[in-house]
Amino acid sequence: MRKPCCEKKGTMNKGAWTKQEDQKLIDYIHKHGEGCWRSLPQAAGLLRCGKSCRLRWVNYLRPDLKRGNFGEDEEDLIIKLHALLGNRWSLIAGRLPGRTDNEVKNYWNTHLRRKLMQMGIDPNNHRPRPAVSVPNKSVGSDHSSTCKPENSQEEEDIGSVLQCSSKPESNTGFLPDLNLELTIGPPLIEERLQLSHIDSTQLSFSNFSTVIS
DNA sequence: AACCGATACAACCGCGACGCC
DNA sequence: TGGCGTCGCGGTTGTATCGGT
Repeated sequence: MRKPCCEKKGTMNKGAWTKQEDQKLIDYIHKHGEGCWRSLPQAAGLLRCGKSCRLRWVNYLRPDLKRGNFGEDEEDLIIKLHALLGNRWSLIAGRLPGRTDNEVKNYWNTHLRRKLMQMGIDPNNHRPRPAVSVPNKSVGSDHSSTCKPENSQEEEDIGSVLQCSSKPESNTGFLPDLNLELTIGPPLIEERLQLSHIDSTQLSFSNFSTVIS
């Protein structure tokens, strides 16, 4: 049996954060910095579990968050990275300055999945879908087959994922060799600029958009 | 104006990874 | 080296808002 993440579950606040709670969290982190989430709530005078505090900060309160609509270049990037990495949202988000994994994940599930499906592309493996298929009503429910998992070798590194994406039989030539030179690390503006230099004629979401429109 | 389904997004939950003792 | 605690991730749920009837 696993312990609940918070001992005093009954006394903990849940649900939407109030402005006062936000302010307490912001003030505390400004003073003491991030980290030690477990003890933070008590120290900051919050009736929340550390996990909840971390999530609130990371996904909503952090000052470097971009927020607002995703640009076309960001959409392109997410699609490309998802084709390579599957549902590794934190890795994908790491390539999008100012975006969080939760935000990217939500955006994918609500916008991009649907767009790809409308284009006749299977969002799970980024391959063209069989001509006629009953529209999958359950958006978000079919996460069974991303590029990564199925036949995995769980601990694929990014290099092998890259290989996976460039294997002709794994993509029926739909995705070109992207050679994104992915590495794990903090997002760098320069890197992102490099990524944006990928020949957009090879795999451009906006191109697809114009095709179907 | 009221209802209802669809959509978007914030927040929660469970689990694995990792570090420390 | 095994146990324990904490952190971070991905999947899922809850709810507010929007648009159509």
